[in-house]
Amino acid sequence: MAKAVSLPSDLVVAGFHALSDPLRVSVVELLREKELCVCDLCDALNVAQSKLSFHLKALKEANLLRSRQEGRWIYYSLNLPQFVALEQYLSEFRRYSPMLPARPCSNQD
Amino acid sequence: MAKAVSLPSDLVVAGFHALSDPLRVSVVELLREKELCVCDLCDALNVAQSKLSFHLKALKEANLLRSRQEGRWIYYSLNLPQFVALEQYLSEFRRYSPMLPARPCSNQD
DNA sequence: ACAATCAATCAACAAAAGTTGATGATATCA
DNA sequence: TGATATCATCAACTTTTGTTGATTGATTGT
Repeated sequence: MAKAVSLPSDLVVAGFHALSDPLRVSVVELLREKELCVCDLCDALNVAQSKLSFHLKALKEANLLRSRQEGRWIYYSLNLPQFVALEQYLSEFRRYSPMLPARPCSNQD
Repeated sequence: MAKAVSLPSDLVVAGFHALSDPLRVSVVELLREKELCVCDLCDALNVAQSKLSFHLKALKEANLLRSRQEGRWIYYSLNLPQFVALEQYLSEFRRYSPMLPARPCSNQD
């Protein structure tokens, strides 16, 4: 039989790391609405371009962001399948673990 | 109208941070099966007790672990609701973002 | 009370991550 | 071609995180 516990890939760990910084989380929150170029993000977050570049790299290496070039702008957007991958990794804890999480029971009086 | 984007709580960011280290991930993988005391974890992971204590603290402060004392042992176990909280934070990216993740289409020829 | 076990904490150190300002690369426009 | 704008990269530095070995506190058994 197959092993029950799926070890997380490096990408999953890198994804959690990428989401462990408030500024990077702010970036993905902004990108939820629409894709943005680096200078848009700089303005919105009021941080230096070099600093942002550093954090965008972390997010991109974790496969959470995509980028495309248009003229001299580089637009960043969410790579949703990787968010789903992280979500699914977490969901397995619910599936196989003995304890169930507290659930709001709509049948309760 | 309510704001569409829910900013993650500090606990969520702390949770991602806690899961951003391979050793800490190994700990939660082990605890999926059953609760374990520190010395069990030390043996299983072959790391110094002091080192493990450091990482257990990070996981516990992120509310991902619970602990209870029994005699001179301290048993750690998963706090599943917090895993669910992280999962739900990630799931909102799917809900509100314009792009949908690639899905296997069963209607396709 | 004493010795032994388990685990948290501490201080000193090592390693990794983040910041800053400058430079370099590429694309656009005049 | 030359000037400008956007963004990545780099080196030097600061801050945070992780490691190690020792100590401390608490619990158990003798």
